[in-house]
Amino acid sequence: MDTTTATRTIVDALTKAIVEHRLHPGSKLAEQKLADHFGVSRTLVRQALFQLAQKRLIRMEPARGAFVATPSGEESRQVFAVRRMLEAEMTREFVRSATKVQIQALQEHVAQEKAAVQRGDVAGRTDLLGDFHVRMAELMGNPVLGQILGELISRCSLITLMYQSDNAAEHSAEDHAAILKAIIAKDEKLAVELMEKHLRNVEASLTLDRKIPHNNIAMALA
Amino acid sequence: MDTTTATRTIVDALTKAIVEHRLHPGSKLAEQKLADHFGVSRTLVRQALFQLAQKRLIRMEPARGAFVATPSGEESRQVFAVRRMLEAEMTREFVRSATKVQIQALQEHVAQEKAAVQRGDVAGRTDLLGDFHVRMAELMGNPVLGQILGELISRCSLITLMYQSDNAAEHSAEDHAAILKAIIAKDEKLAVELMEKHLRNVEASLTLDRKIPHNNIAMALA
DNA sequence: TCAGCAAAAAGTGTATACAGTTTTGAGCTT
DNA sequence: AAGCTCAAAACTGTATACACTTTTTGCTGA
Repeated sequence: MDTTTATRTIVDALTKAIVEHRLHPGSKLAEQKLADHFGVSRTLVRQALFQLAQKRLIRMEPARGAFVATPSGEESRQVFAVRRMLEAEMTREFVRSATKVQIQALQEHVAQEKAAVQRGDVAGRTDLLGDFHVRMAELMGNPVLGQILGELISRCSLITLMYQSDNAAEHSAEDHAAILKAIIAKDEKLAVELMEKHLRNVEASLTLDRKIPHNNIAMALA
Repeated sequence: MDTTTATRTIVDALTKAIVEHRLHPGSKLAEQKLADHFGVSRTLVRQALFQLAQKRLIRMEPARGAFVATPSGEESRQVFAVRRMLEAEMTREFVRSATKVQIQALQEHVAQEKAAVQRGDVAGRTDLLGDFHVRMAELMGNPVLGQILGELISRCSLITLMYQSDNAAEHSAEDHAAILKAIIAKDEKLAVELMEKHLRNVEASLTLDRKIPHNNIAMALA
């Protein structure tokens, strides 16, 4: 396993653990413990932690170590604002340029979402709901966009976890279906509107003003 | 100097050197040489290099080391596409929400640009032209947006350096002035249009299809 | 019982050591 | 003179060592 891959494995595992909330906001990430867990030295763990810090999934405090990030309500609103900017325009472009094959790929994705919702598969559902947006970015053949959006969506997973009040997940799947319908109809204006509204809905379903307590216990990497 | 600061110093110095093209695309960045130059061990240099790799200003090849990035024409177009998406919406928001003070700050910035252009200050001008966009993001009180845009603009500096044919810099300063005028007039539609056109102009002034040779010599950190 | 404090334990930050890989370059062959 | 070979040098990737800081723990005195 080459160098880039070894570190990447750790980054991916930790990202997954955070996004799937097996690691809770505020949890300490001790370097030696992670090193033991992954069977490598602290060196590689540190590299991974620095990368996660740059992606804002963790924060590092000088001489105190790394902790799963606890984005503030303010920051959360900013992340959503950027998503709206990016995804509104992305949707516009998509309606203009999408081929049959690309639309079909999205259709399949939405079908998967529906299936996951109906069979009550919470973990799979959460994954898929975020992936809808990343998928769309990828289908546009713009990896630069895809990566930026992917990172924003990871942050949103963390945010959602911290601030969710009611579970608006089925609602999201419906929103996606509606957006797709507008895309198929080549109704640019409507599709953009629906996407913006969808993102506002998701944000509105959060209680970003509440102070959130968090439990620091977490050794959920097994 | 605490840990975060030491590494950050190196990141900033290298970023500056790349953006100001004292380090050319493709140049090798040898860890020991950088370590000697900054008077630290390879450990800190490595941390810095990983961060720069994540910002796409350098690329790291397994067992071969770090090189100043050489973004392809394709990638360059993608970066510009994302900037257009983000900045179009940003401009729209800005027109809606900007206060007198914020507009004044932009006015001062544009005045500085003009001054730099008129006195032929190439380095200062290049800086300021990029900063116009970052400044606008910052004025909106959205650091999340500011950081993402800042990174995209750094990449654009590198891209511009690689692919510029004619020097369209004065033109950019004029574009900025026109955008500002539309903002002052609260003409949302026009401001957005001008911003998009501006970014398309910058992209169009590049010859993204040409293969670019690059000289590998560079020890311009003094 | 509890606050305060000091010693120990644990943890982070940086440098260095070392194994493995790539690059360089001198000498040999044609 | 140009090209090939292989050993030396240089460099990267990972682990480890060590200084310094934070946290924990256990003891003391009120």
